[in-house]
Amino acid sequence: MQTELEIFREFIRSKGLRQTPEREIILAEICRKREHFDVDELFLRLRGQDKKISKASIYRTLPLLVECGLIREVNFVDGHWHYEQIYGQPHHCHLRCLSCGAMVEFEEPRLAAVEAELSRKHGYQIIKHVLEVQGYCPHCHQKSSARDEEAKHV
Amino acid sequence: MQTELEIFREFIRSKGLRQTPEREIILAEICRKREHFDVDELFLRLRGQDKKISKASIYRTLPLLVECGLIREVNFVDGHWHYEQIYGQPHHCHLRCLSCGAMVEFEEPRLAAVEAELSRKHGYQIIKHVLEVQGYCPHCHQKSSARDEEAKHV
DNA sequence: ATCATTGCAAAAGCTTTGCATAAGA
DNA sequence: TCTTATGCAAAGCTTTTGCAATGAT
Repeated sequence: MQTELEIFREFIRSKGLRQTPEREIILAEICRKREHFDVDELFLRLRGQDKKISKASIYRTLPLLVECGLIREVNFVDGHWHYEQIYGQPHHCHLRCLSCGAMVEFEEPRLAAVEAELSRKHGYQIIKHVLEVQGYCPHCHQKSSARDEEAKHV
Repeated sequence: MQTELEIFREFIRSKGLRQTPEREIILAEICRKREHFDVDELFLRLRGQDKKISKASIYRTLPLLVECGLIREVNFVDGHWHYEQIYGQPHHCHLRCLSCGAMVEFEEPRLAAVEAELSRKHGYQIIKHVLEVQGYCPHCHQKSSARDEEAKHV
């Protein structure tokens, strides 16, 4: 299997773009910690390593990484996009805590059937799906139950 | 079944807020055309009827309508949120064309099972899910195929 | 009479963009 | 050498907010 860097270089070349240290440092940082991230976090992580890469470059690079399938937009929460590295990972969905933002990843094979049916029924060429289940994680749920209990006795 | 207006008034009263014409005009317009909308569209629709309601009031009212379950955020596309009226409608998911934005609504009963499993497995209190399948509608798919075909012969 | 709500304009926050400089190819 | 990419700062957009005036209770 090709490495992310190989994929990215091939993509950059194929589009007639240029291989730059900034682009590769951004990709390397995303791959180093295979976690969800947003632009600001990524910027601060790079800056913390004395890699002075501007936010403008990050904003210009992320769409390239999305286009070549190395990362994807996960969701738009708190006024900005969150991304995740996806290359080499099985496709997964998210379970998000509406209170603390904790995310559980899970696979859901039944969605392949859903896609196939939609394609047949509506004539769409299906590209992908995004499923996010939302609720309260055990920790936050407990906290809010405790709060409710307290409210009763006021 | 209660009307949307009744639900809203009850909600407003229960929170100690005030029943204002602006809030009710916004709700009425959303219910009049039971379609997807965004803030700007709604603002222009109201303005077209000589109902001069400020965007600030719209931005302040929508979260109330979400909170009392009359509307919901559908997705964040083109830099802003899209909403839809949901009260009295069966829960549904969306199939969106990545090119023209066309939306097909569909019901997917299998997701109830997915929610139940997640709740059991991870201890989350599940509130809701958002599933969006993305692809190209027959019309846009055809156009892009034609374009590709053309490119071959250049 | 209170105090929440409105409209306006300003501010805030994320993202994009123009431009001069730097640097791949 | 030619052209793309970078960094900075400014601009663009959507959304939020402060404030004086208005209006609901």
